[in-house]
Amino acid sequence: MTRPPLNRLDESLLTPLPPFSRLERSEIRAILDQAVSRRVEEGATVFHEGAPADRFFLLLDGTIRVIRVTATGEHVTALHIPAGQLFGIAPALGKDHYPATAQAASEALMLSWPARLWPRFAALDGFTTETYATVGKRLGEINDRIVEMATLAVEQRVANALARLVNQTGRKVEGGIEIGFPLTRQDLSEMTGTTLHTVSRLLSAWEKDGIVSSRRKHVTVTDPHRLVVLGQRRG
Amino acid sequence: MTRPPLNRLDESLLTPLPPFSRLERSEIRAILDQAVSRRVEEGATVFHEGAPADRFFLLLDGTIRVIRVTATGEHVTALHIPAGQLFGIAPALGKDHYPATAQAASEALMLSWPARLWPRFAALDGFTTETYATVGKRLGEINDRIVEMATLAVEQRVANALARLVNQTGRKVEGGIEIGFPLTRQDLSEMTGTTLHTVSRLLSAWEKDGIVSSRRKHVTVTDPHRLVVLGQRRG
DNA sequence: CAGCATCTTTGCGCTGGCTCAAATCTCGGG
DNA sequence: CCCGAGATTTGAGCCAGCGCAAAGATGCTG
Repeated sequence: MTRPPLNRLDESLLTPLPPFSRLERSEIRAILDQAVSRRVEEGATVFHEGAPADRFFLLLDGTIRVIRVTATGEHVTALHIPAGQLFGIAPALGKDHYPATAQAASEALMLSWPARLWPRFAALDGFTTETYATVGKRLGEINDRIVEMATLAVEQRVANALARLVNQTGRKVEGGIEIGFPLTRQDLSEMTGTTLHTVSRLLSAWEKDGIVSSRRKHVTVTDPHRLVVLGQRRG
Repeated sequence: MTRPPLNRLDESLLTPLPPFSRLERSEIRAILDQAVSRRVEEGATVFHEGAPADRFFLLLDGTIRVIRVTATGEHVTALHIPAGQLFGIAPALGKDHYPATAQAASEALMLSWPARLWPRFAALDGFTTETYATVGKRLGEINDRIVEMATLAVEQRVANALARLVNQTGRKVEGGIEIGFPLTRQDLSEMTGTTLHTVSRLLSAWEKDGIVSSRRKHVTVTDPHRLVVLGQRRG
Protein backbone atom coordinates (compact mmCIF):
# COMPACT_ATOMS: atom_id res chain seq x y z
CA MET A 1 0.00 0.00 0.00
CA THR A 2 2.89 2.30 0.76
CA ARG A 3 6.12 1.03 -0.73
CA PRO A 4 7.28 -1.65 -3.14
CA PRO A 5 8.35 -5.06 -1.85
CA LEU A 6 11.35 -4.95 0.43
CA ASN A 7 14.62 -6.33 -0.79
CA ARG A 8 12.97 -9.67 -0.79
CA LEU A 9 10.38 -11.06 1.56
CA ASP A 10 11.45 -14.22 3.31
CA GLU A 11 9.56 -17.36 2.41
CA SER A 12 9.53 -18.43 6.01
CA LEU A 13 6.89 -15.76 6.60
CA LEU A 14 4.27 -17.80 4.86
CA THR A 15 5.50 -21.35 5.18
CA PRO A 16 4.03 -21.95 8.66
CA LEU A 17 0.57 -20.66 7.77
CA PRO A 18 -2.13 -23.21 6.97
CA PRO A 19 -3.18 -22.13 3.51
CA PHE A 20 0.38 -21.98 2.29
CA SER A 21 2.06 -24.85 4.02
CA ARG A 22 1.25 -27.29 1.25
CA LEU A 23 2.54 -25.15 -1.56
CA GLU A 24 5.72 -25.61 -3.53
CA ARG A 25 8.51 -23.27 -2.68
CA SER A 26 8.23 -21.69 -6.09
CA GLU A 27 4.56 -20.96 -5.65
CA ILE A 28 5.18 -19.25 -2.35
CA ARG A 29 7.91 -17.28 -4.02
CA ALA A 30 5.52 -16.12 -6.70
CA ILE A 31 2.94 -15.03 -4.17
CA LEU A 32 5.45 -13.18 -2.07
CA ASP A 33 6.86 -11.35 -5.02
CA GLN A 34 3.47 -9.77 -5.58
CA ALA A 35 3.01 -8.79 -1.97
CA VAL A 36 3.68 -5.53 -0.26
CA SER A 37 4.60 -5.60 3.39
CA ARG A 38 3.67 -2.95 5.86
CA ARG A 39 4.26 -2.31 9.51
CA VAL A 40 1.87 -0.09 11.42
CA GLU A 41 1.95 1.09 14.97
CA GLU A 42 -0.66 0.70 17.65
CA GLY A 43 -3.74 2.73 16.93
CA ALA A 44 -2.89 3.38 13.29
CA THR A 45 -5.57 2.89 10.66
CA VAL A 46 -4.96 0.33 7.92
CA PHE A 47 -7.96 1.28 5.81
CA HIS A 48 -11.06 3.38 6.28
CA GLU A 49 -14.69 2.42 5.93
CA GLY A 50 -15.90 3.51 2.54
CA ALA A 51 -12.47 3.64 0.90
CA PRO A 52 -11.99 1.80 -2.41
CA ALA A 53 -11.23 -1.81 -1.58
CA ASP A 54 -8.24 -2.17 -3.83
CA ARG A 55 -6.20 -4.55 -1.66
CA PHE A 56 -6.64 -7.45 0.71
CA PHE A 57 -4.39 -8.28 3.65
CA LEU A 58 -2.74 -11.07 5.56
CA LEU A 59 -1.84 -10.28 9.15
CA LEU A 60 1.55 -11.70 10.06
CA ASP A 61 1.87 -10.30 13.55
CA GLY A 62 -0.21 -8.25 15.96
CA THR A 63 -3.96 -7.82 16.18
CA ILE A 64 -6.32 -5.83 14.00
CA ARG A 65 -9.51 -4.29 15.27
CA VAL A 66 -12.36 -3.89 12.79
CA ILE A 67 -14.67 -1.08 13.78
CA ARG A 68 -17.62 0.89 12.52
CA VAL A 69 -18.52 4.40 13.49
CA THR A 70 -22.16 5.37 13.77
CA ALA A 71 -23.76 8.56 12.55
CA THR A 72 -23.55 9.89 16.09
CA GLY A 73 -19.87 9.09 16.43
CA GLU A 74 -20.02 5.99 18.57
CA HIS A 75 -17.51 3.26 17.87
CA VAL A 76 -18.56 -0.34 17.62
CA THR A 77 -15.97 -3.07 17.31
CA ALA A 78 -17.20 -5.67 14.87
CA LEU A 79 -14.40 -8.20 15.30
CA HIS A 80 -10.74 -8.75 15.97
CA ILE A 81 -8.34 -10.33 13.52
CA PRO A 82 -5.60 -12.44 15.08
CA ALA A 83 -2.23 -13.00 13.43
CA GLY A 84 -2.32 -15.46 10.55
CA GLN A 85 -5.71 -14.40 9.24
CA LEU A 86 -6.79 -12.64 6.11
CA PHE A 87 -8.71 -9.40 6.44
CA GLY A 88 -9.99 -6.64 4.23
CA ILE A 89 -11.25 -9.27 1.82
CA ALA A 90 -14.04 -7.05 0.61
CA PRO A 91 -12.86 -7.65 -2.96
CA ALA A 92 -13.83 -11.25 -2.45
CA LEU A 93 -17.36 -10.32 -1.52
CA GLY A 94 -17.92 -8.41 -4.67
CA LYS A 95 -17.63 -5.14 -2.82
CA ASP A 96 -15.49 -2.37 -4.15
CA HIS A 97 -15.39 -0.38 -0.92
CA TYR A 98 -14.39 -1.50 2.55
CA PRO A 99 -17.47 -1.86 4.74
CA ALA A 100 -15.60 -1.05 7.96
CA THR A 101 -12.43 0.53 9.27
CA ALA A 102 -9.41 -1.57 10.24
CA GLN A 103 -6.98 -0.32 12.81
CA ALA A 104 -4.05 -1.86 14.64
CA ALA A 105 -4.90 -2.87 18.21
CA SER A 106 -1.20 -3.41 18.70
CA GLU A 107 1.81 -2.82 16.53
CA ALA A 108 1.16 -5.02 13.53
CA LEU A 109 2.89 -6.49 10.51
CA MET A 110 0.99 -7.42 7.41
CA LEU A 111 1.25 -8.30 3.76
CA SER A 112 -1.15 -7.11 1.14
CA TRP A 113 -1.99 -7.82 -2.45
CA PRO A 114 -4.04 -6.01 -5.10
CA ALA A 115 -7.67 -7.07 -5.23
CA ARG A 116 -7.32 -8.57 -8.69
CA LEU A 117 -5.09 -11.31 -7.31
CA TRP A 118 -7.83 -12.57 -5.02
CA PRO A 119 -9.00 -15.44 -7.26
CA ARG A 120 -5.56 -16.95 -7.08
CA PHE A 121 -5.77 -16.95 -3.31
CA ALA A 122 -9.22 -18.34 -3.26
CA ALA A 123 -8.08 -21.57 -4.79
CA LEU A 124 -5.60 -22.22 -2.01
CA ASP A 125 -8.04 -23.28 0.61
CA GLY A 126 -9.26 -26.04 -1.62
CA PHE A 127 -12.73 -24.68 -2.00
CA THR A 128 -15.15 -24.67 -4.83
CA THR A 129 -16.31 -22.10 -7.27
CA GLU A 130 -18.97 -20.00 -5.67
CA THR A 131 -20.95 -16.84 -6.06
CA TYR A 132 -20.89 -14.43 -3.22
CA ALA A 133 -22.45 -11.13 -3.91
CA THR A 134 -25.46 -12.47 -2.06
CA VAL A 135 -23.38 -13.60 0.84
CA GLY A 136 -21.44 -10.38 0.99
CA LYS A 137 -24.61 -8.38 1.08
CA ARG A 138 -26.10 -10.53 3.78
CA LEU A 139 -22.95 -10.30 5.83
CA GLY A 140 -23.13 -6.55 5.60
CA GLU A 141 -26.72 -6.48 6.75
CA ILE A 142 -25.98 -8.69 9.70
CA ASN A 143 -23.12 -6.43 10.63
CA ASP A 144 -25.44 -3.47 10.52
CA ARG A 145 -27.68 -5.21 12.98
CA ILE A 146 -24.86 -5.65 15.46
CA VAL A 147 -24.18 -1.96 15.30
CA GLU A 148 -27.85 -1.33 15.73
CA MET A 149 -28.17 -3.60 18.74
CA ALA A 150 -25.12 -2.06 20.31
CA THR A 151 -26.04 1.56 19.91
CA LEU A 152 -29.77 2.00 19.51
CA ALA A 153 -32.55 1.94 22.08
CA VAL A 154 -35.44 -0.46 21.77
CA GLU A 155 -37.79 2.01 20.12
CA GLN A 156 -35.30 2.67 17.37
CA ARG A 157 -34.57 -0.98 16.81
CA VAL A 158 -38.23 -1.83 16.43
CA ALA A 159 -38.76 1.10 14.09
CA ASN A 160 -35.85 -0.05 11.94
CA ALA A 161 -37.01 -3.64 11.90
CA LEU A 162 -40.40 -2.52 10.70
CA ALA A 163 -38.87 -0.26 8.07
CA ARG A 164 -36.78 -3.16 6.80
CA LEU A 165 -39.82 -5.41 6.51
CA VAL A 166 -41.70 -2.73 4.65
CA ASN A 167 -38.91 -2.46 2.14
CA GLN A 168 -38.62 -6.19 1.72
CA THR A 169 -42.20 -7.29 1.65
CA GLY A 170 -44.42 -4.20 1.75
CA ARG A 171 -47.56 -4.02 -0.39
CA LYS A 172 -49.40 -0.83 -1.11
CA VAL A 173 -52.84 -0.82 0.44
CA GLU A 174 -55.27 1.99 1.03
CA GLY A 175 -53.81 4.23 3.69
CA GLY A 176 -50.25 2.92 3.68
CA ILE A 177 -47.94 0.01 3.09
CA GLU A 178 -48.69 -3.31 4.68
CA ILE A 179 -46.13 -5.90 5.76
CA GLY A 180 -46.65 -8.78 3.39
CA PHE A 181 -46.96 -11.60 5.87
CA PRO A 182 -48.51 -12.37 9.27
CA LEU A 183 -46.48 -10.67 11.95
CA THR A 184 -47.19 -10.80 15.66
CA ARG A 185 -45.85 -8.56 18.42
CA GLN A 186 -43.92 -11.58 19.57
CA ASP A 187 -42.31 -11.93 16.15
CA LEU A 188 -41.21 -8.32 16.19
CA SER A 189 -39.77 -8.71 19.66
CA GLU A 190 -37.73 -11.70 18.54
CA MET A 191 -36.31 -9.62 15.72
CA THR A 192 -35.25 -6.81 18.00
CA GLY A 193 -34.26 -8.44 21.25
CA THR A 194 -37.09 -7.09 23.38
CA THR A 195 -40.40 -8.31 24.76
CA LEU A 196 -43.80 -8.53 23.15
CA HIS A 197 -45.09 -6.16 25.84
CA THR A 198 -42.72 -3.42 24.87
CA VAL A 199 -43.49 -3.87 21.19
CA SER A 200 -47.18 -3.68 21.93
CA ARG A 201 -46.75 -0.45 23.84
CA LEU A 202 -44.68 1.03 21.02
CA LEU A 203 -47.17 0.09 18.32
CA SER A 204 -50.00 1.52 20.37
CA ALA A 205 -48.16 4.79 20.76
CA TRP A 206 -47.28 4.93 17.08
CA GLU A 207 -50.84 4.15 16.13
CA LYS A 208 -52.00 7.05 18.27
CA ASP A 209 -49.53 9.23 16.36
CA GLY A 210 -50.77 7.98 13.01
CA ILE A 211 -47.53 6.32 12.02
CA VAL A 212 -48.81 2.76 11.83
CA SER A 213 -52.08 0.96 12.01
CA SER A 214 -52.38 -2.67 12.96
CA ARG A 215 -54.81 -5.44 13.31
CA ARG A 216 -54.21 -8.91 14.67
CA LYS A 217 -51.07 -10.27 13.01
CA HIS A 218 -50.95 -7.47 10.48
CA VAL A 219 -49.12 -4.18 10.49
CA THR A 220 -49.57 -1.33 8.05
CA VAL A 221 -47.21 1.59 8.00
CA THR A 222 -49.17 4.73 7.28
CA ASP A 223 -46.31 7.20 7.55
CA PRO A 224 -43.08 5.52 6.43
CA HIS A 225 -41.10 8.72 6.60
CA ARG A 226 -41.81 9.35 10.25
CA LEU A 227 -41.07 5.71 11.00
CA VAL A 228 -37.63 6.05 9.50
CA VAL A 229 -37.04 9.18 11.54
CA LEU A 230 -37.98 7.28 14.69
CA GLY A 231 -35.33 4.74 13.83
CA GLN A 232 -32.58 7.26 13.57
CA ARG A 233 -33.18 10.00 16.06
CA ARG A 234 -31.88 10.06 19.56
CA GLY A 235 -34.57 10.51 22.16
CA MET B 1 -37.28 -32.77 -0.31
CA THR B 2 -40.63 -34.43 -0.17
CA ARG B 3 -41.71 -35.55 -3.61
CA PRO B 4 -40.25 -35.80 -7.09
CA PRO B 5 -40.73 -32.96 -9.57
CA LEU B 6 -44.34 -32.34 -10.43
CA ASN B 7 -45.59 -33.22 -13.87
CA ARG B 8 -43.36 -30.49 -15.10
CA LEU B 9 -42.45 -27.21 -13.49
CA ASP B 10 -43.40 -24.24 -15.58
CA GLU B 11 -40.54 -22.18 -16.95
CA SER B 12 -42.39 -19.01 -16.18
CA LEU B 13 -41.59 -19.60 -12.53
CA LEU B 14 -37.99 -18.63 -13.05
CA THR B 15 -38.06 -16.41 -16.07
CA PRO B 16 -38.93 -13.22 -14.19
CA LEU B 17 -36.19 -13.65 -11.58
CA PRO B 18 -33.00 -11.66 -12.01
CA PRO B 19 -30.43 -14.45 -12.06
CA PHE B 20 -32.36 -16.43 -14.59
CA SER B 21 -33.82 -13.82 -16.86
CA ARG B 22 -30.81 -13.84 -19.16
CA LEU B 23 -30.67 -17.58 -19.62
CA GLU B 24 -31.68 -19.55 -22.66
CA ARG B 25 -34.94 -21.37 -22.41
CA SER B 26 -33.11 -24.67 -22.57
CA GLU B 27 -30.89 -23.76 -19.65
CA ILE B 28 -33.85 -22.85 -17.51
CA ARG B 29 -35.43 -26.10 -18.50
CA ALA B 30 -32.37 -28.01 -17.33
CA ILE B 31 -32.31 -26.23 -14.00
CA LEU B 32 -35.99 -26.78 -13.40
CA ASP B 33 -35.76 -30.44 -14.20
CA GLN B 34 -33.41 -30.88 -11.31
CA ALA B 35 -35.55 -28.92 -8.88
CA VAL B 36 -38.03 -30.14 -6.36
CA SER B 37 -40.92 -27.88 -5.48
CA ARG B 38 -42.50 -27.70 -2.10
CA ARG B 39 -45.34 -25.82 -0.54
CA VAL B 40 -45.39 -25.30 3.22
CA GLU B 41 -47.97 -23.70 5.41
CA GLU B 42 -47.55 -20.83 7.83
CA GLY B 43 -45.40 -21.76 10.77
CA ALA B 44 -44.01 -24.93 9.23
CA THR B 45 -40.30 -25.59 9.45
CA VAL B 46 -38.34 -25.94 6.22
CA PHE B 47 -35.12 -27.11 7.83
CA HIS B 48 -33.74 -27.28 11.34
CA GLU B 49 -30.57 -25.78 12.74
CA GLY B 50 -27.93 -28.47 12.84
CA ALA B 51 -29.49 -30.70 10.20
CA PRO B 52 -27.31 -31.85 7.30
CA ALA B 53 -27.33 -29.11 4.70
CA ASP B 54 -28.06 -31.29 1.73
CA ARG B 55 -30.17 -28.82 -0.25
CA PHE B 56 -30.46 -25.14 -1.00
CA PHE B 57 -33.65 -23.25 -1.75
CA LEU B 58 -35.22 -20.57 -3.88
CA LEU B 59 -38.28 -18.93 -2.43
CA LEU B 60 -40.93 -18.36 -5.08
CA ASP B 61 -43.70 -17.01 -2.89
CA GLY B 62 -44.24 -16.12 0.75
CA THR B 63 -41.72 -15.15 3.40
CA ILE B 64 -39.24 -17.27 5.31
CA ARG B 65 -38.09 -16.48 8.82
CA VAL B 66 -34.61 -17.60 9.80
CA ILE B 67 -34.33 -18.13 13.53
CA ARG B 68 -31.95 -19.42 16.14
CA VAL B 69 -32.91 -20.85 19.48
CA THR B 70 -30.67 -20.21 22.47
CA ALA B 71 -29.70 -22.70 25.13
CA THR B 72 -32.38 -21.23 27.36
CA GLY B 73 -35.06 -21.56 24.72
CA GLU B 74 -35.34 -17.98 23.57
CA HIS B 75 -35.98 -17.38 19.89
CA VAL B 76 -33.99 -14.83 17.94
CA THR B 77 -34.92 -13.98 14.40
CA ALA B 78 -31.76 -13.56 12.37
CA LEU B 79 -33.34 -12.41 9.13
CA HIS B 80 -36.31 -12.65 6.80
CA ILE B 81 -36.13 -13.97 3.27
CA PRO B 82 -38.48 -12.34 0.78
CA ALA B 83 -39.81 -14.07 -2.32
CA GLY B 84 -37.27 -14.37 -5.10
CA GLN B 85 -34.27 -14.96 -2.87
CA LEU B 86 -32.11 -17.96 -2.28
CA PHE B 87 -31.83 -19.33 1.24
CA GLY B 88 -30.36 -22.30 3.00
CA ILE B 89 -27.20 -21.80 0.99
CA ALA B 90 -25.05 -23.29 3.72
CA PRO B 91 -23.57 -25.66 1.15
CA ALA B 92 -22.09 -22.62 -0.51
CA LEU B 93 -20.33 -21.57 2.65
CA GLY B 94 -18.55 -24.84 3.02
CA LYS B 95 -20.89 -25.84 5.81
CA ASP B 96 -22.44 -29.24 5.85
CA HIS B 97 -25.07 -28.38 8.46
CA TYR B 98 -27.59 -25.57 8.50
CA PRO B 99 -26.55 -22.92 11.02
CA ALA B 100 -30.11 -21.82 11.74
CA THR B 101 -33.71 -22.92 11.43
CA ALA B 102 -35.91 -21.75 8.57
CA GLN B 103 -39.66 -21.56 9.00
CA ALA B 104 -42.45 -20.15 6.92
CA ALA B 105 -43.71 -16.80 8.18
CA SER B 106 -46.58 -17.20 5.77
CA GLU B 107 -47.65 -19.97 3.47
CA ALA B 108 -44.70 -20.37 1.14
CA LEU B 109 -43.72 -21.93 -2.14
CA MET B 110 -40.16 -22.86 -2.91
CA LEU B 111 -37.89 -24.83 -5.17
CA SER B 112 -34.86 -26.71 -3.94
CA TRP B 113 -31.83 -28.44 -5.38
CA PRO B 114 -29.26 -30.84 -3.95
CA ALA B 115 -26.19 -29.14 -2.52
CA ARG B 116 -23.91 -30.61 -5.17
CA LEU B 117 -25.60 -28.49 -7.84
CA TRP B 118 -24.58 -25.30 -6.11
CA PRO B 119 -21.54 -24.56 -8.26
CA ARG B 120 -23.74 -24.44 -11.31
CA PHE B 121 -25.88 -21.79 -9.66
CA ALA B 122 -22.93 -19.83 -8.49
CA ALA B 123 -21.89 -19.09 -12.02
CA LEU B 124 -25.22 -17.46 -12.85
CA ASP B 125 -24.66 -14.26 -10.98
CA GLY B 126 -21.57 -13.63 -13.02
CA PHE B 127 -19.16 -13.87 -10.12
CA THR B 128 -15.70 -15.12 -9.81
CA THR B 129 -14.16 -18.17 -8.28
CA GLU B 130 -13.76 -17.62 -4.59
CA THR B 131 -13.01 -19.38 -1.37
CA TYR B 132 -15.47 -19.00 1.40
CA ALA B 133 -14.81 -21.16 4.35
CA THR B 134 -13.38 -18.08 5.95
CA VAL B 135 -16.36 -15.99 5.07
CA GLY B 136 -18.79 -18.63 6.15
CA LYS B 137 -17.13 -18.94 9.49
CA ARG B 138 -17.03 -15.23 10.02
CA LEU B 139 -20.67 -14.91 9.07
CA GLY B 140 -21.49 -17.52 11.66
CA GLU B 141 -19.57 -15.71 14.35
CA ILE B 142 -21.26 -12.45 13.59
CA ASN B 143 -24.59 -14.17 13.76
CA ASP B 144 -23.68 -15.54 17.15
CA ARG B 145 -23.02 -12.05 18.33
CA ILE B 146 -26.46 -10.88 17.29
CA VAL B 147 -27.97 -13.66 19.33
CA GLU B 148 -25.72 -12.71 22.18
CA MET B 149 -26.62 -9.03 22.06
CA ALA B 150 -30.28 -9.89 21.87
CA THR B 151 -30.45 -12.32 24.74
CA LEU B 152 -27.59 -11.80 27.17
CA ALA B 153 -27.08 -9.20 29.87
CA VAL B 154 -24.05 -6.95 29.86
CA GLU B 155 -22.03 -9.05 32.29
CA GLN B 156 -22.42 -12.10 30.11
CA ARG B 157 -21.53 -10.25 26.94
CA VAL B 158 -18.35 -8.88 28.44
CA ALA B 159 -17.40 -12.29 29.79
CA ASN B 160 -17.90 -13.82 26.35
CA ALA B 161 -15.97 -11.09 24.60
CA LEU B 162 -13.06 -11.68 26.95
CA ALA B 163 -13.26 -15.43 26.47
CA ARG B 164 -13.19 -14.95 22.71
CA LEU B 165 -10.10 -12.77 22.90
CA VAL B 166 -8.39 -15.30 25.11
CA ASN B 167 -9.02 -18.01 22.56
CA GLN B 168 -7.88 -15.87 19.68
CA THR B 169 -4.85 -14.14 21.07
CA GLY B 170 -4.19 -15.50 24.56
CA ARG B 171 -0.62 -16.18 25.71
CA LYS B 172 0.23 -18.26 28.71
CA VAL B 173 1.85 -16.21 31.44
CA GLU B 174 2.42 -17.00 35.07
CA GLY B 175 -0.88 -17.10 36.80
CA GLY B 176 -3.11 -17.27 33.77
CA ILE B 177 -3.62 -16.39 30.12
CA GLU B 178 -3.05 -12.87 28.97
CA ILE B 179 -4.84 -11.12 26.10
CA GLY B 180 -2.18 -10.67 23.47
CA PHE B 181 -2.61 -6.98 22.75
CA PRO B 182 -3.31 -3.71 24.56
CA LEU B 183 -6.94 -3.59 25.59
CA THR B 184 -8.62 -0.77 27.46
CA ARG B 185 -11.93 -0.79 29.30
CA GLN B 186 -13.16 1.46 26.56
CA ASP B 187 -12.19 -1.10 23.92
CA LEU B 188 -14.10 -3.81 25.73
CA SER B 189 -17.13 -1.59 26.03
CA GLU B 190 -17.09 -0.96 22.28
CA MET B 191 -17.04 -4.69 21.68
CA THR B 192 -20.04 -5.32 23.88
CA GLY B 193 -22.25 -2.30 23.50
CA THR B 194 -21.87 -0.94 27.00
CA THR B 195 -19.90 1.81 28.76
CA LEU B 196 -16.34 1.79 30.02
CA HIS B 197 -17.71 2.41 33.52
CA THR B 198 -19.68 -0.78 33.55
CA VAL B 199 -16.75 -2.75 32.17
CA SER B 200 -14.52 -1.30 34.85
CA ARG B 201 -16.91 -2.31 37.59
CA LEU B 202 -17.20 -5.81 36.18
CA LEU B 203 -13.46 -6.30 35.94
CA SER B 204 -13.01 -5.04 39.48
CA ALA B 205 -15.58 -7.49 40.74
CA TRP B 206 -14.04 -10.34 38.79
CA GLU B 207 -10.61 -9.42 40.04
CA LYS B 208 -11.92 -9.61 43.59
CA ASP B 209 -13.22 -13.09 42.77
CA GLY B 210 -9.90 -14.17 41.33
CA ILE B 211 -11.21 -14.66 37.81
CA VAL B 212 -9.10 -12.03 36.11
CA SER B 213 -6.26 -9.74 36.95
CA SER B 214 -5.53 -6.59 35.07
CA ARG B 215 -3.13 -3.77 34.81
CA ARG B 216 -3.40 -0.70 32.65
CA LYS B 217 -4.29 -1.82 29.12
CA HIS B 218 -3.67 -5.47 29.91
CA VAL B 219 -6.01 -8.19 31.03
CA THR B 220 -5.04 -11.64 32.24
CA VAL B 221 -7.62 -14.30 32.76
CA THR B 222 -6.65 -16.34 35.79
CA ASP B 223 -9.65 -18.65 35.84
CA PRO B 224 -10.88 -19.21 32.28
CA HIS B 225 -13.38 -21.81 33.32
CA ARG B 226 -15.26 -19.55 35.68
CA LEU B 227 -15.17 -16.81 33.07
CA VAL B 228 -16.91 -19.06 30.59
CA VAL B 229 -19.48 -19.96 33.20
CA LEU B 230 -20.15 -16.27 33.75
CA GLY B 231 -20.84 -15.89 30.06
CA GLN B 232 -23.45 -18.59 29.95
CA ARG B 233 -25.34 -18.65 33.19
CA ARG B 234 -28.40 -16.66 33.92
CA GLY B 235 -28.04 -14.49 36.98
C1' DC C 1 12.22 12.76 38.14
C1' DA C 2 8.55 15.97 37.43
C1' DG C 3 4.57 16.90 34.49
C1' DC C 4 1.00 15.40 31.91
C1' DA C 5 -1.96 12.72 29.17
C1' DT C 6 -4.49 8.79 29.46
C1' DC C 7 -6.61 5.21 31.72
C1' DT C 8 -9.17 3.54 35.71
C1' DT C 9 -12.09 3.56 39.66
C1' DT C 10 -16.00 4.85 42.28
C1' DG C 11 -20.23 7.31 43.95
C1' DC C 12 -24.98 8.67 43.04
C1' DG C 13 -29.37 9.42 41.05
C1' DC C 14 -32.40 8.37 37.30
C1' DT C 15 -35.05 5.72 34.07
C1' DG C 16 -35.92 2.58 30.13
C1' DG C 17 -37.45 -1.57 29.69
C1' DC C 18 -38.17 -6.03 31.97
C1' DT C 19 -41.09 -9.08 34.97
C1' DC C 20 -45.36 -10.37 36.72
C1' DA C 21 -50.27 -10.21 36.44
C1' DA C 22 -54.70 -9.87 34.50
C1' DA C 23 -58.23 -8.28 31.59
C1' DT C 24 -59.80 -7.94 26.85
C1' DC C 25 -60.04 -8.82 22.06
C1' DT C 26 -60.16 -11.62 17.67
C1' DC C 27 -61.00 -15.19 14.74
C1' DG C 28 -61.23 -19.92 13.16
C1' DG C 29 -63.57 -24.16 14.17
C1' DG C 30 -67.31 -26.90 15.58
C1' DC D 1 -73.64 -18.65 16.49
C1' DC D 2 -70.85 -19.92 20.49
C1' DC D 3 -66.31 -21.36 22.35
C1' DG D 4 -61.59 -21.50 23.12
C1' DA D 5 -56.86 -20.67 21.82
C1' DG D 6 -53.96 -17.38 20.74
C1' DA D 7 -53.00 -12.39 20.36
C1' DT D 8 -53.07 -7.89 22.37
C1' DT D 9 -53.34 -4.34 25.78
C1' DT D 10 -52.44 -2.23 30.06
C1' DG D 11 -51.03 -1.58 34.88
C1' DA D 12 -47.62 -1.66 38.65
C1' DG D 13 -43.18 -2.28 40.63
C1' DC D 14 -38.38 -2.96 40.29
C1' DC D 15 -33.53 -2.85 39.10
C1' DA D 16 -29.53 -3.23 35.84
C1' DG D 17 -26.98 -0.24 33.74
C1' DC D 18 -26.47 4.50 31.96
C1' DG D 19 -25.18 9.47 32.46
C1' DC D 20 -22.74 12.65 35.04
C1' DA D 21 -19.02 13.92 37.97
C1' DA D 22 -14.71 13.71 40.15
C1' DA D 23 -10.82 11.66 42.23
C1' DG D 24 -6.81 8.42 41.73
C1' DA D 25 -3.39 5.61 39.33
C1' DT D 26 -0.04 4.67 35.73
C1' DG D 27 3.35 5.20 32.50
C1' DC D 28 5.55 8.02 28.88
C1' DT D 29 8.14 12.35 27.82
C1' DG D 30 11.30 15.84 28.11
